[in-house]
Amino acid sequence: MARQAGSSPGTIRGARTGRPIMALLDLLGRRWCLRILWELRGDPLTSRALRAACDEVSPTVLQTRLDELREAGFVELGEAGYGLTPLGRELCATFMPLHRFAEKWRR
Amino acid sequence: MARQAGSSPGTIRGARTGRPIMALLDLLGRRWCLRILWELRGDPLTSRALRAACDEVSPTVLQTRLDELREAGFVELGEAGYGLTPLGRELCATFMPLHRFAEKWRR
DNA sequence: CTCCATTGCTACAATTACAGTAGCACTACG
DNA sequence: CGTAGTGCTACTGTAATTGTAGCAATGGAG
Repeated sequence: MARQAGSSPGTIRGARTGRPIMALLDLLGRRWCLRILWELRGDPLTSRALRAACDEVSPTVLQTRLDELREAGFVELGEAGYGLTPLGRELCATFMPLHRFAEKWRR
Repeated sequence: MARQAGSSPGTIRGARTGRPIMALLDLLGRRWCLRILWELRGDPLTSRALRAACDEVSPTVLQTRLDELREAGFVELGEAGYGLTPLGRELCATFMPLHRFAEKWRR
């Protein structure tokens, strides 16, 4: 395991404005991105386990998101598989209140 | 101003799992959704002002997202334009720490 | 009333992202 | 060697997003 990190896949839309929050909202607003971060909140997962956790996402998008998240410094690939970096863990902690909110929401 | 609310635009992907957090992550993970909520964090905006704030999004997607967010109960259309419901305001408060995080991140 | 500006919203064609399947290259192990 | 597991990519069809133009309704001058 543990290959090299991928190179820039796509341009972040809000990046040109110079406001980091816009770039972050754009990155997090891509499909399966939040879900991937959510599933990685615990122990590291292999790419296939991660794919299974994400309801069998297409590996195409999974790899794209993982490349983006790795480039952003939120995710890293270690011996045990994909896991959150300290920065990514800090970001993920931001979304934890979302769990309680979702239960309250219920739609 | 103040028309009727739109009817169900699209199916929430994670909804079938029965776990609200998945449905929420799916909804929030749609393009421009987080940004729209972010721009509405203050006073209500007209649809055109909101579009301008969102870097001139296509009105097609803007309307689609607004319909979804209204159906989810996060956004409402009043006399002053689009604004957050109490529930939406609570959700938006969850993302506020993201601002500080983004500044720290900076990529 | 007529003209004009603004609102929320929609139609349509072009483009892009995503979904789904299959499979490759590499590594480890028996 | 054969098998199984990993990360990752190619390919084609489908769905979503983009960008432009414009509509119907409302309200305020003139």
